[in-house]
Amino acid sequence: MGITDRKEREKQEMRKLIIDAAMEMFIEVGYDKTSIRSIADKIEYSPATIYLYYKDKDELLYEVQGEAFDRLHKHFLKEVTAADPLERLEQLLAAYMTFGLKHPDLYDLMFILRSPMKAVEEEEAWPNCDKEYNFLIDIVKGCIDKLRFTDPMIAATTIWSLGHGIISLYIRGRYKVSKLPDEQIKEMMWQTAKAHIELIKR
Amino acid sequence: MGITDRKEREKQEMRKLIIDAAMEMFIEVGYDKTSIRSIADKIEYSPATIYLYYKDKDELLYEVQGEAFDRLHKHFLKEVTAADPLERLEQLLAAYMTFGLKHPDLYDLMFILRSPMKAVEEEEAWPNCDKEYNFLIDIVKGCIDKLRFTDPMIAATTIWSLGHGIISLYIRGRYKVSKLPDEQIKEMMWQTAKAHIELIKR
DNA sequence: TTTATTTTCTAAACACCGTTTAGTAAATTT
DNA sequence: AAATTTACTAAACGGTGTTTAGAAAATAAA
Repeated sequence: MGITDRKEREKQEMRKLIIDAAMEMFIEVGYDKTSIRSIADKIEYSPATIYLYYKDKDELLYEVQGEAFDRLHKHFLKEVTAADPLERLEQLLAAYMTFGLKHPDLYDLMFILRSPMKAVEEEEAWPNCDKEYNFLIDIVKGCIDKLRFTDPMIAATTIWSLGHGIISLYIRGRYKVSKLPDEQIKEMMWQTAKAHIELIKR
Repeated sequence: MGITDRKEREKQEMRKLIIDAAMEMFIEVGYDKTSIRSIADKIEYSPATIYLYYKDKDELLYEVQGEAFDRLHKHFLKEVTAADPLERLEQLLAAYMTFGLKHPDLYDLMFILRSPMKAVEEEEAWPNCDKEYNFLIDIVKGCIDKLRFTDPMIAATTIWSLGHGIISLYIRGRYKVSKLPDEQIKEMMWQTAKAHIELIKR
């Protein structure tokens, strides 16, 4: 049945059209200004049409999150180039942080916002992030003998949590409490990350 | 002028009435269900009245955040009891985490949500958090010679960032990527915190 | 080719939200 | 007792996510 195939293809193309528009708006005008209505406007369809392809906004955002993770992964592949696992770990943390600083709205969607996670609220998994999580775990395993940890999972969790803590506190303006000017705050963040890396080396 | 005094007093009482209602709703039904309209309902005034006492929702939330920080401070004073600064640091991190796990919606307001920070967006300060930040800094300074850091500020930033990273990744469901059941995730979080404390000791 | 059926789309409405405006009622001053 | 200031709210504005009922287009059947 050729027609059924084409219809299925067209359906997928429409879904792609929607999330691409959403992604573009996310980067250009930010999360707050990205509404179902504004996405519909951009692709020149009515808001109701979007609901023929996505059950609700959460589901749509989950798919956009997936795209954002693809971008993060490309960023990792570009930035994490060393052969030595310990060096790779340093590069990974740095790449994680630069991504967050460069695309705060995508970072929000990936690691802070509640909405996109409602799609996996029932499950004990989160496939969107699998690749990047394994990327981290593999690197840590590769140099676990050079780290002051016995369990790779704990080691990975400290690094991720610290990186996320630094970026999210900055993005949400909480380092203001230090009363430092923005540029000194950024410097402190990098020093903190560096200090942690030095700390975990055996 | 006695009447002016009473009027001023009544104005402050009304402001208190509003933020107390907001705080209660925050804890009982969560942020999402706490609207200006629902707060107005609770205190049996019209929504418009709230705008006679607060310029907008952000300003109101900033005040509720202040109350939340008072609660955090009381929690600290109750939990951080040791005399030894290093022990105090451990207790502080643990207290920070237990507060976040016990009151995720207040934690949101204090450390994650954008809205309340709009009140201090222009400034390079954040008075609501001053007391708790100094609490941390003072403890770190008290044991800096026993830590593998030279700068107390960097030491403090690692601890805060790690604690925040752990709690916020958990609250927003991101540790799901590990595919562990909830109870094992919690165990991992505590082990991660403990590992970090061991790591920073000289 | 014409009719019937299925699929695709949207206008309009619903129920919420934060916020403003215009006007009423109460308290205070003259 | 009248004039003025203060405290309050009903109603509206423009926004949100989402649903419904019906039109238009594409496909299948006659």
